[in-house]
Amino acid sequence: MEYNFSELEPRWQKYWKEGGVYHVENGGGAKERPHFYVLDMFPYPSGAGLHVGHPLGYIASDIFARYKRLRGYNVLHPMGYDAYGLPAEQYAIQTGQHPAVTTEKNIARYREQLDKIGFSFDWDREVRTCDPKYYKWTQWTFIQLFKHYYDNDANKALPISSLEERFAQRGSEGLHAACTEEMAFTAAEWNGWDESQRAKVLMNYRLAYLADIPVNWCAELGTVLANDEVVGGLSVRGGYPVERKLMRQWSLRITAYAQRLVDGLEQVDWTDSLKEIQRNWIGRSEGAAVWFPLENENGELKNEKSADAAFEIFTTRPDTIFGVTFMVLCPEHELIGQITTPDHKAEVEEYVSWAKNRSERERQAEVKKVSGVFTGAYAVNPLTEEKIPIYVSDYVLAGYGTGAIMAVPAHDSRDFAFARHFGLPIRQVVSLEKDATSDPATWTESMDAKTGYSVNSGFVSGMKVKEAMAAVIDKIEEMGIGHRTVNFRLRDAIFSRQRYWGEPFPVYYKNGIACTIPEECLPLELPEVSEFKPTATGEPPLGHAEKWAWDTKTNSVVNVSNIDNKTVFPLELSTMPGFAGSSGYYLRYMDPRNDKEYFSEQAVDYWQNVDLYVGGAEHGTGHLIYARFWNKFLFDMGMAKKEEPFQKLINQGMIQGRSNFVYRSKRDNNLYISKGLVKDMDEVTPIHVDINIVDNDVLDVEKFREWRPEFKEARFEMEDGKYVCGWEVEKMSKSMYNVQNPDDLVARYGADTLRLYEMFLGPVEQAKPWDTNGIEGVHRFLKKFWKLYQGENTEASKESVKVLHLTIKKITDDIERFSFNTAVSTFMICANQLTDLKCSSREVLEPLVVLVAPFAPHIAEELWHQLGNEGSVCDAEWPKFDPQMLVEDTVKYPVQFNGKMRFMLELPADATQADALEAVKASPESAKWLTGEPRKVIFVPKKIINIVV
RNA sequence: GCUCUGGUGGUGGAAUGGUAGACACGAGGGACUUAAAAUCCCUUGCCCGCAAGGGCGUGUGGGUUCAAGUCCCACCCGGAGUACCA
Repeated sequence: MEYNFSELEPRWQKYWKEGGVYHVENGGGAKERPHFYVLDMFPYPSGAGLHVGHPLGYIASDIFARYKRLRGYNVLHPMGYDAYGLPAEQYAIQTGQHPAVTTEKNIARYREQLDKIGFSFDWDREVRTCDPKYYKWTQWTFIQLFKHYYDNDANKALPISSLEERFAQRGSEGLHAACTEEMAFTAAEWNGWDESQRAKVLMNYRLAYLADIPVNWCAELGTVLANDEVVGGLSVRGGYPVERKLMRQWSLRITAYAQRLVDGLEQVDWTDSLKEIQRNWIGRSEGAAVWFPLENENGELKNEKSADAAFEIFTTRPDTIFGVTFMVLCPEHELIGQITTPDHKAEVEEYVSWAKNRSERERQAEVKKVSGVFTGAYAVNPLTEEKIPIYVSDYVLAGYGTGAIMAVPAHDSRDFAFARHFGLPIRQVVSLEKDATSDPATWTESMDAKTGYSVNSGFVSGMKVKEAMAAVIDKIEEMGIGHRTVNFRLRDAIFSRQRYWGEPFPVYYKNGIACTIPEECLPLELPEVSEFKPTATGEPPLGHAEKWAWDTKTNSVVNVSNIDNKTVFPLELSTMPGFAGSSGYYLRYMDPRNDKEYFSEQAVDYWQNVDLYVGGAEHGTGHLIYARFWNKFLFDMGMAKKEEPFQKLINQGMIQGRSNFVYRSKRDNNLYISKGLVKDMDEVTPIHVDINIVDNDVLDVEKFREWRPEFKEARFEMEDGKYVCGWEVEKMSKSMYNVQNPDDLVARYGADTLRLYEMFLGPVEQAKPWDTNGIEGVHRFLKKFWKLYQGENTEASKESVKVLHLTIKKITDDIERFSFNTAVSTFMICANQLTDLKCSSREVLEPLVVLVAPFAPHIAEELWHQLGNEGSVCDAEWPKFDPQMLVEDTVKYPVQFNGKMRFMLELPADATQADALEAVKASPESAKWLTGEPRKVIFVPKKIINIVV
């Protein structure tokens, strides 16, 4: 029988589907099996369909899921769709086609493509973020976030109702909670306030809150964007300019969890680089908050710690406080109006308005340009009592720390540039060597490193930098003018989007107060709209919806015409961002059809969290942060059982495109020169050519002539009768004609070949260009593998049993360390050796089928049945490795795969190679397993000997 | 700039500190065939040599070690993340 993949693959796919082979239950079944949860980052179903880069991670996780199952685990391996998103909406604006229709169509296409590759997903658990049954729980979680605040003493989220009780009894006294701004009020004040005033105060503490905040506004997309959706002042999607704008927006107080998000990284099994990406993004820095008193009109100190007498700065270098020669406020700083002296007023106001109107992009592009202005006011260094000028400059950011800094030009490069520009003094206070100083006037750059010793620094002079830091903070704390503190770079996540195609907020506005709709009324379904564009008045698309008001009497959605502000109120017009639906989907997979709860206690108790998560590192500062935050919140609520959602994480590398080029002669427009014949690249024009008409870099010239009209008359200068194309690694994209569609490869070689080849290409984690050149090799292997099984059952030779056991060992090791490319190689070696040995023994071949099953499930299933087995190979047992089988006369020695053995012998220090060989042969140990001469003995002085047998 | 990665044949890539280049592609040669496809066998890091054999080789320069692609230090080059975060 021939290996007929196109016949057998669909047949087994049908068998798996109809037999529910991949259906998973929450529980170990009759005998209690261990559980394992393997998850892929679910895809956004784009109109372009899958290209070969997408399935890479899915194949890797599928191999692992199948492997775990064969090892006796109950494996949860679900798949779904991140179905809300901009492209479907943009398409809707252009064509009027409802995004739900587009999305549905794209999902069907994705599903069809995925099914052809033979994944072991349990499709009964599929989720879609745009499904009301699903987003009900996204909305529900939002309501919980709204109804909780973060208590820094309890170090967890607590119900907002307990905060209300607390305020009624004690006011804000003693409260340590995450908030937008610090507030101080008494119980009496609280009790005297009306509903609207209390609502305002509570909003200051809620984990989902509404506030006027500077946002990234993208006019082109007509929406605000989160920080991770903006790169270099441009939107990630579309690359449109983004400006800073103050808007009333929903935000998630993710900063409350900043410390726990940092700490949690210690517990998870992720790559160092991804952990580092997250640490950088969270940006924890330790330092000190210090109050600098202001000098008043009479030149006297206002030596008290209040907002009009002093201002607070944050520094990570308290040790350099003796080197402060000026202060800088950000242009948004509230103190500016108050302290600026009359003679500087005009200048300062002009600067501030210039700085505020500068677009984010301009600001970022001109980072190196120094700008700023003197306020005429002075602060006082609390340790030296020196008078220090106060400047305003936009190199100080409003959003970080307190928006004010102490400038130490000698030891901070930005302060250095500023001081040089304005001719301000530079004073050295840190030196690499004790007591040695140089003249800062001669420096070309500041000395920023946190090493060396303090100099010119009063009581800390002579101390090491680290000691000086501690000593200065101690002193400041003792003086009551500052304290040790930690700052984070992480900002709260802006949660509103002025879009249509997203989860509606379960929020209505009762006379301006944001209220959530009752939980039992969820989901609040996305309404129909006449248009997907913003309204004429600039409202988000939901402003077009007729039926978009909340009736508190009937608890239902009614027409906006009924709004009376007594019982019927307007609903929120923004929708939630893309990361809302993807932040908790892994929990929903545990119990996806539950309409009473997000997921049942029983389900989460069983699965706990994701054991293995596979996906791209590009989500490092987005989804992976938000999901961890979401999970920690649910953990605080007692719902999630593990604080970290994803125990182990593998980042599959990006698959880049490999473009092919033809070289058109500049002298003759119809002449194309084969790569090897091009002598001077300046004489030809490289032109992208569709990789689908190129095979192993050889152009199909006939197809090329037909490809596009301008190539119809093409003539070729061939080498050895072939036209060889050039190639380059680029992004995979339509415009480069280098997109490889997996369906074509499945049709040509079969799913098993595609699966093996994607793994064979290189380590899963590594970025690599797609290149079909080697696919024949793995296809040949499958044919050879197939052939092995076509003979009659015979008795197994010792040699073939040895090959089997070496293979079991190596494959098991390779899978455990996610080295799937070497695993595929191992199979090839194994098949070659068994072919040479003419092995056709069932004893060897049957376990081998099980080893191959995770990688090439279709062929494995077919051969499993050819060998006369019942049921699916998915339920077989992983073969046991027996080291005894590797040595003929069973001896316990460490045996390595390539036949290398290593052991130690005592030899004299001056022993030679020949002595070593003699010693090996004479050794009673080796006599048991060494038959004849060893092929090679590698000997080095001391006692280690490698023997190749 | 800072942080993290990586640098091995013509190509993709193998190597718990222990034979560098497994495996595969490509290339060259051969067998089978009227021919082609398919299949199989041999060669294939570089240099010298008919050969046996020898020399050189993992970005560069140092170091640790009996032994370094692997560990340490410095530098060069690529990729990613971040970017006035005090």
